[in-house]
Amino acid sequence: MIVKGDPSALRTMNRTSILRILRRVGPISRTQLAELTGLSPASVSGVTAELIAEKLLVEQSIGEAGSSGGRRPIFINIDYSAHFAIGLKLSEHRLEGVLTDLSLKVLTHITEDLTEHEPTRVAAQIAALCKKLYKRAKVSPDDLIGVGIGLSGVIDAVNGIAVHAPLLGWKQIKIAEMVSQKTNLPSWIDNDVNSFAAAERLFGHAKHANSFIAIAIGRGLGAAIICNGEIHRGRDGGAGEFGHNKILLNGRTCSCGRQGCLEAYTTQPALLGLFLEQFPEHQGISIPDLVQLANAQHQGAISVLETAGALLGQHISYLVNAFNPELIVFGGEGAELGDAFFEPMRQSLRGLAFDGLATELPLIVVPWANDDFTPWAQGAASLAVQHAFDTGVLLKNA
Amino acid sequence: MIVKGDPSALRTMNRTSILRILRRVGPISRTQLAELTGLSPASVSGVTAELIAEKLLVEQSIGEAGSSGGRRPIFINIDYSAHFAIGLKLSEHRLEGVLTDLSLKVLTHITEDLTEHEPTRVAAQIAALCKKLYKRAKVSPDDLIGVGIGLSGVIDAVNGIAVHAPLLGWKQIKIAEMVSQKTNLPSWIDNDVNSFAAAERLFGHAKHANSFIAIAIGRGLGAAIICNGEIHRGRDGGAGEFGHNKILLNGRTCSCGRQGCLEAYTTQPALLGLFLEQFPEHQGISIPDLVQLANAQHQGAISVLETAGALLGQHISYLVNAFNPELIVFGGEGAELGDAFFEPMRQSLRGLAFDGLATELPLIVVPWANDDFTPWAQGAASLAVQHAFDTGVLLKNA
DNA sequence: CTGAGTTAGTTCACAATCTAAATTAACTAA
DNA sequence: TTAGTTAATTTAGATTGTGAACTAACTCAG
Repeated sequence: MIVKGDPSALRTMNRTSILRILRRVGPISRTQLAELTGLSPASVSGVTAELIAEKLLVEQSIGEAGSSGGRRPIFINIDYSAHFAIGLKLSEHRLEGVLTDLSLKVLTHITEDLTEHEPTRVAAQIAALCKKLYKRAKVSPDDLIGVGIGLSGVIDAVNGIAVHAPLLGWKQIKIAEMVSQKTNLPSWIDNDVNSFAAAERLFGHAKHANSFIAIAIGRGLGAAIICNGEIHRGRDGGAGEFGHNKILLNGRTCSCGRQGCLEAYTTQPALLGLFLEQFPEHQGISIPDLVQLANAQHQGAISVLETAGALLGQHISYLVNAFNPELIVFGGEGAELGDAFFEPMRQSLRGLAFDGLATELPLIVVPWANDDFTPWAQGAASLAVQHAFDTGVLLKNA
Repeated sequence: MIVKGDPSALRTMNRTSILRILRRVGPISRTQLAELTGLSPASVSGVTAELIAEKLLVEQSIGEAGSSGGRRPIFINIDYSAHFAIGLKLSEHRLEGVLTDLSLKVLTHITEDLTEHEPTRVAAQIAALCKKLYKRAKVSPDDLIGVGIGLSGVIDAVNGIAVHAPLLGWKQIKIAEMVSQKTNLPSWIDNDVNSFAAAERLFGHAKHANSFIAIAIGRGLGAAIICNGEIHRGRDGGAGEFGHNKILLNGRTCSCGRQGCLEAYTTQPALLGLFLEQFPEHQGISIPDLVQLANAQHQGAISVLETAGALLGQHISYLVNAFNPELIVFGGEGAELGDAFFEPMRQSLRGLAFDGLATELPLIVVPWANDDFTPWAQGAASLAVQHAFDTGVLLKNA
């Protein structure tokens, strides 16, 4: 909610408005932009001239003519390849980095071991990795718009603080600032789910949605709730934690330490555990194995996946009743659970949700390879890209 | 999300910004306003002069001096008593109307029977009631900012359409437009929960909250989800329908026709039904009777209220995990269920919600007399008042 | 009771931005 | 080649916000 305004605030609003439209409906002419934004052609000319000078936009003289009997329009598009972003996924023992252009296309990626967790050391390693990335991609640091960092835990994204990241043993670490200083680039951090949601919002399945839910199923289970184009974080940044809905008073122990959380019944480790309780002879089974068993009609495997899928569907139906989103996107390693899991989930959700709230609701599972951290890093890059599109400003030299 | 802007859009933003601050932090000086809004003193002078001319603000020469050694500030306040709003609660057989000032103080109220449901007749009766209200209150129609109408059902508040109001047998009725024409006043409609939420947001317990949940317990059970100061309506206007979370596949029949909805276990008719199933000898019991029995240690009554309260608490914990609101306000006739119901609800909620999300969460039950429709009508009035404060514009002569 | 010091609020010249209308540009087709 | 059409820019005018100077109103010390 913008509250204050001097005339330049108007410019910012109109810049972002034009960027948003271009991002959504591809290359269009200035005249069309004027119609879609409600601005006058004169203003559109002014704003686009500015953005072209900043290399955020380009003219595309694609002669795919409008032979309508008048001057041909000059198509304007976002210049996705004039600037670049770095995205990093921090996990317990690994540091995955990607360099992308503004369309989030991955140009380079590098994976390193993360051997130390001491914040300044990590920041230093990150800075070094950033340098490697742009050297290898032959990109000038001047053309980098910033660094996005994704990590699990409680994150204060607004202030760039890792409030509580148990896998790294971090509490109240101002990691964004530290990285900014070492890299001389603006930096943003957020948790996995929100990074994933940011990428889906910019160029993914939620590109045209104003309000949607992104659900990440991996080690944990969490949601990002996007309300009017903005992530709703809640009072303590705790919004979206439906994975910790308590479904049984003295149920299975969850990663959070409590008992009976939904997460303890629906994530991959949970599924393996539940299956092994019934079929201890399959000790050492992996998720792909389990899925394969189910596909081979192993009733035990089918039942485990079905039960968990239906349970997840039930709780998503509660989310749907509460939010009535335009769509739901699923991501994370859990995507590899496939239809044996997601079909029961869909059926349960559609059967339980109120009235028509779920009948037309798109439920999209984004493909994800097991143990592939690249999409997470790409999501992290979108934190930086998102900032550029949402503010219309490139913060060169943090 | 404001997307377009000519310079006058700036003015609008700054007007609403000033109005919002004044509504929240009472009478303050122009200088303080400048600090709080971030505007220059010059601009504040300009905007306030405009708003004073429109009688939305007044100077209050309350000499409660700032003897700080300089010129005394002139306090500015919203002129709550220069304009008035009408609020109407439409129920099956009753039409309750109130006339309030901008602080939602009820100056006059009139109740009438509603004998016909044909939309034009209803609109005519509404128009007549409006006239009675402002005549009796000795208010000039020129000083009325509009009419708010609250009714149960699926409402398209943006376009003023009663999409589906089963109690009145309405489908796709453009009631706001009809009332506007007959009364020559701008009109707004919304459902009960959203009207209640609007009132709480403006001057109630949620006055200082940006994101909160309002829950109305009456005949039905519904929530309004306020995200960043705005009601989140969802794709089909179905957001907040957590009362229809399905808790049992073949459970009790709900007013919506489905089975096993939460609403069928937690609203007043449901509680009476559940109690009578166990104690048929109490045929004809009312809610106050039931509460009294519980207070007199009748174990059956206690158990019914406790069970329902705990169940509601469980589902509110799901809402809390998903939204992490700043507070929750409860309203509606259900408020009379008292602590026998709300204490188990609170305990259940606090016990089940994730981590600290509910420990510090204010849970406020707004007092409500059984069968008192005045608060609903007052809430409806807030739909009109809300518009004035949110846009900073009074639409005289619809 | 007077004048220095202080705080509140207004005035005014200037800059940023938008719009409408006129103008230029580029194209089609008779 | 010229009239007609659509796209984009230029220009003049209007609105708004800001900073700096100014006026207003008050306190208090001497």
